[in-house]
Amino acid sequence: MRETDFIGGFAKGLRVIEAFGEAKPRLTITDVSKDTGLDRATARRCLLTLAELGYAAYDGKFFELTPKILRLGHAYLSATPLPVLVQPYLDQLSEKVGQSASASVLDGTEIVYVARAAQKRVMSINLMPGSRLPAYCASMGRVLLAALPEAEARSIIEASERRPNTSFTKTEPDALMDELARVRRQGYAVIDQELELGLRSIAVPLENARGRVVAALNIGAPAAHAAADDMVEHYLPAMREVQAALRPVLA
Amino acid sequence: MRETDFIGGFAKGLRVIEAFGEAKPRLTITDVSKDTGLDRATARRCLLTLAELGYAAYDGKFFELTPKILRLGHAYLSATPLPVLVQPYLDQLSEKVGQSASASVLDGTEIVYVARAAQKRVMSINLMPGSRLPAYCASMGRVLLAALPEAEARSIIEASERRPNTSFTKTEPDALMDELARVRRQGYAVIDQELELGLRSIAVPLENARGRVVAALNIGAPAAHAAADDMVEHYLPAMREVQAALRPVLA
DNA sequence: TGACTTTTGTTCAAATATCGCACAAAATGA
DNA sequence: TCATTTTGTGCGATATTTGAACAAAAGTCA
Repeated sequence: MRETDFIGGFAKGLRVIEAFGEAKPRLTITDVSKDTGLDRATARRCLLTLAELGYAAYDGKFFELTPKILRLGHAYLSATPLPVLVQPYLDQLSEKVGQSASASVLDGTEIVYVARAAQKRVMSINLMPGSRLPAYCASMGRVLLAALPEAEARSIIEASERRPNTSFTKTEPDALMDELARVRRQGYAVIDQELELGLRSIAVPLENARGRVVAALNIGAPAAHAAADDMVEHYLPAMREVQAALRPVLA
Repeated sequence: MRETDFIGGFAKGLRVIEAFGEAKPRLTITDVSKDTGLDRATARRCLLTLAELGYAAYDGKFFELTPKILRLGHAYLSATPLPVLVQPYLDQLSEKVGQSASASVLDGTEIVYVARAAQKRVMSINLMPGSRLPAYCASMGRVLLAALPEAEARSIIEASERRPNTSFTKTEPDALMDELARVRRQGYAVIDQELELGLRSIAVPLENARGRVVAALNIGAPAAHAAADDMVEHYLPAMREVQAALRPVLA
């Protein structure tokens, strides 16, 4: 790609949108300038452009995003076959086992939820399509990392900010790589309260007809409901069925 | 705002992202150029920029969005207090009445779901945060339109593509304005299979402490489950409670 | 309070990058 | 194969970015 095939202003604008996140609903020009590293004048122009287009609101001091910004993510969710295809299977699965079922894909060091069928929520975090979790300590993340070449998986793990969420959280790269090897052998991953106390989950890869892993499927359950060892016998068979049913359907 | 405070390249890029939607997962340069009205060279540069940044994938012929694009909408959902505040109330409400509960806001002629607690799905359409429906024929849309000045509501209705989804769908602007007047009087809206056969729903406005309507709350139920008249007595009391509980909490 | 310092927002003209046309090349399809 | 459509590229005209300078607001301390 040539130098002139890149629109700097567009790229900068996208960085400005991403600056709004996690507990930062209202930002001043200077905030955005600092977060993005853009010049204050440029940040201001990006923000005013967003406001002019209705993607942001401006009260003279603070900018905040408007719901119109959801159009951008919606363009993906409604246009991509994966979420639409897996949703009914998640609904059935979730109904059958009485726990929440989700599907996700990998984006950098994080997993992104692309579809979800929730039963009454047990986690403190609220997950929905578009939500993100660090891959290294989520069951679907382990499954997706295990599907990558070793070197790539290790580089993602090392690039992750490995904060111990609970006393169970594994953070050592070598320990995590061993874990991935196990996941690869078994064909599933079980997470026991590494993300949040009281939450266990199990995940399997979703492959397409050509055998490529395109997403992961999981079931999360309160720790009180099933011991770590029971997760496999309770949930894995039903998940295997979904896995098999989706294989010929996925692109 | 001055002319030079607007970044054309950014605005064009956003139009390109929005070109991907509803059954258009894969677009060529020419497709995008036609959909957006942008010059081919410009569309190409926007697409290559998206690809370079990892928001899109390019196989030499087709572009498609990647899950990274969800970061943009997620910036809103996780940064805005509304979805986070209402979610637990939706969960409780949904649990209590055994039907799906949702919250939405208005964006142009459409309502946008910002939070949802789903019970087993009865609708053919799959709704999730970020999903959109035409305001004129959705219960939450009626409530949100009723909260606007009459002239504004009418102009939105007239700007809507009023396709009869079922034989029940009201499409006449005057009939719809009458309906809005009723909704305003009653303080709630009931939709009887105007969006989809077999689906009834009831919505109430969510006001903040200053009395401004900031969102709408609804419950959807299969038509088999409750007659149109029963919707009110079955669901309205519980919805009123949520409405009252949220009033002091919302900004 | 009032003077001083720091932070924040805005403006401007020079330096730089983008836009869109026109043309060439490549792919598609009859 | 030829006609048609689609894609890639060079270039002048046009629009944007930059960074410093200025103005305004907020914070600080005696």
